Amino acid sequence: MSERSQSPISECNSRPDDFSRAMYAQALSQEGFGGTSLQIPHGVLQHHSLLFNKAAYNGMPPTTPQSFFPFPPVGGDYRASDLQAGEFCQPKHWYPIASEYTGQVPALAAATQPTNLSPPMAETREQIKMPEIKIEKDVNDEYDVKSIQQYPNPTSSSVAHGVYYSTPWNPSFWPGLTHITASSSNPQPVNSITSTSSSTSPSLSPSPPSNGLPGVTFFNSGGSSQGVQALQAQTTTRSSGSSSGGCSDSEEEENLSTEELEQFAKELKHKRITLGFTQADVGLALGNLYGKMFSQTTICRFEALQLSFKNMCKLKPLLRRWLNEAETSDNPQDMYKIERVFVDTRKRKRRTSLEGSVRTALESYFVKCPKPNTQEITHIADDLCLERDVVRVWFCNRRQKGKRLALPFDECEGQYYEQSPPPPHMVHSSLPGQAYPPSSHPGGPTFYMPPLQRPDVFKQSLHPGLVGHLTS
DNA sequence: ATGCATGAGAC
DNA sequence: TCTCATGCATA
Repeated sequence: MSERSQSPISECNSRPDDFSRAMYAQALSQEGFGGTSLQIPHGVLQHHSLLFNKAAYNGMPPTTPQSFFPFPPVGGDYRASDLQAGEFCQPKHWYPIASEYTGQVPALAAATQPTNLSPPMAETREQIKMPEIKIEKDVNDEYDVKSIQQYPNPTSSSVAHGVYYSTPWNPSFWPGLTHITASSSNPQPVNSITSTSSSTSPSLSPSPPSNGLPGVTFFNSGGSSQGVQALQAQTTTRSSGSSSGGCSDSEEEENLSTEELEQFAKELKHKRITLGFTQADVGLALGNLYGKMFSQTTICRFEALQLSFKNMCKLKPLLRRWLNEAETSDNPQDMYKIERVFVDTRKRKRRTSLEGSVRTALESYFVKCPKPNTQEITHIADDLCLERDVVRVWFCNRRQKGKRLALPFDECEGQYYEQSPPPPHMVHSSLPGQAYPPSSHPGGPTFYMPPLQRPDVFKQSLHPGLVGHLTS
C-alpha cells in the first residue's frame, strides 16, 4: 500500500463516462494492483494485445524503477516488446503479399505507367524522388513550418484545381455524404447519392465541389460491376429488407453487420492489391471520384478494421464504389492520374517522439487512471518532463486506441466505457501524501472495472471477426 | 502500420 | 475538455 500511496493518481476518479477495459481490470484485479508492488505484469498492459498475444507476453522481467516514476516499477520495456496494439487484429494472414503494397505514396508515380497491374510502383517518397520541402526536426522552432509537399504533376503543370489541402475544402460537402452510411448517426436514408455521373471513368479532376452541394453528384452510379454486385449482394443481406443489388448505400449500410464489414475489408484489400493500387492510391482515388480524399492511414485502418464501426460504415460505400470503378475500368490506372499538389501551409506541431521509458510510464499512469483530470495531467507532465499538452493528447490517443482495439465493431459500442461499479478492492481510498488531491468528481474515488475481466470472456465480447484476428 | 497531432462537434 | 475522425510523420 505504501507504494501505491505514492502514486499521484492512484486515486484517480472515474467519471460517469469513463471507460473501462477488460485488460486493465485483468491486470489490476488479477495482478495485484491493490498490492504493494503493483505487480502489473510485464508490459503493464500497455497493449490490450498483450492479453491475447501470449507469444509476446512472457518472461519479460520487470525493469527497474525510474526516477521520475512515482510508483513502482512496471514490467518490461514498452518498446522492447513493442507490441503494436493493432497487431492482433491485423488481417495480415489474408494475403502475405500485402506487406509489399502498403506504401504511402501518392499515386502519381503510377500515373505514367502504361499498366499498373504490376506492383512495382514506387512506394516511398524517396523512391519516386518527390521533392519535399520540410524543416528538419531539430530545428529550434517550436513548430515546423508545415511540410510543403509538392507533388509535381507528371502530366501537366500544377494548376489550381490540382491543389489539395489536407483538410476538406468544403466542410459542407462531406457531411452531405456521411448520411449515406453510418446508421447510428444518420437516420434518414439518402437516395440523393444516386449518381449522375455517366462515365465509368472517374473524373480526373480532383477539384473540389465548387457549389458546395452535398456531394450529390459525385458518385458514380455503381451498378457497373457484376463482380462487385456480387459483393454488394453479399453485403446486402440485411434484415431490414433493404435494397439488394442497388446502390442505395444509405439503406445498404444501414444494417451493416460486422461480418459484412470484415468481409468487405478483406475484399477491398485483396482486389486493391490485385489491381496494383496502394492504400494511398485508393485514398486519393476517393478524392477523385467522390470529392473526399483519404489518407493512406485511413485506408490502412479500414482494411485492418481499425476504425470504429460507425466510421467503417461511413467509408464502406465509398470504397465499394471505388472498387467498382477499379474493377470495371478499362484503365484502372486512370484512377491514378491525379493532379495533385499539396500545399499545406498550416503549422503543425512537431511530432513528439516519446522514449520507451516515458511510454511505459504513461502506460502505467493510464492503467491506473485512463482519464486523468487537469491536475493529474499536469502532474504527470511534470513527472515525465513532458508538455502538458503532450500528455493530454497522449491520453486522448491512448483512450481512442484502447477503444478502437477493444471494441472495433461492437455495436454496443460504449457499453464498456460506461461506469461499472468498482469492486471494493478497486476503490481507492484517499491516501495521505498523494500528489493528487481528492477528485472533484462527485462519485468519489473509484476505479473502473470493465464488465469482463477474463481475456477469454473478453474475446467473446468482441466481434467474431476480431476474435478471428485475435486467434488467427 | 502506427504514434502523435489536429480540429470539429458534443457535452 | 472530451470524443471522434482523420492525417502527417515515422518506426
